[in-house]
Amino acid sequence: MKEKELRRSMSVFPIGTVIKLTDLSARQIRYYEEQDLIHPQRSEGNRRMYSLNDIDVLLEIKDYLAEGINMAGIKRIYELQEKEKEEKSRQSEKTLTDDDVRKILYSEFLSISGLSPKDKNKLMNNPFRNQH
DNA sequence: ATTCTAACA
DNA sequence: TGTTAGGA
Repeated sequence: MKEKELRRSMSVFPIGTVIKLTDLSARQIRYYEEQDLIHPQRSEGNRRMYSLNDIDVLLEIKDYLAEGINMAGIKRIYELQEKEKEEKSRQSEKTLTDDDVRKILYSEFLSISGLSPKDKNKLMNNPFRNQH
């Protein structure tokens, strides 16, 4: 399910297409970029190229606007989301760290027991059985 | 034909 | 936010 995110983040739409898809004006779309709500890439000719993710955000902004939320409020919403992502990123790192610790303990266990990885199934009480 | 930046009768 | 000028 990683391929999907990659496609959604590919910048392939010129602003004209985004205008038709979102019904927002070019002025508005560029302004929201200025507010760091979207980050379209630039083509060779300095033209903005938008991704599906950018379009999703623009549509969300359009909804917030319809609900009477101003730019300051919308910016806060996305600032909070970024802070939440940062925390999840840290948790992800800690999970990977725990996994690394397990691998280290495993290799140390093999080293101390004097066995090669191929001999692991010969052990009756190997705490690392079925984990690799 | 489209999009870009900058500026404002 | 709209609109327009002048360039790419």
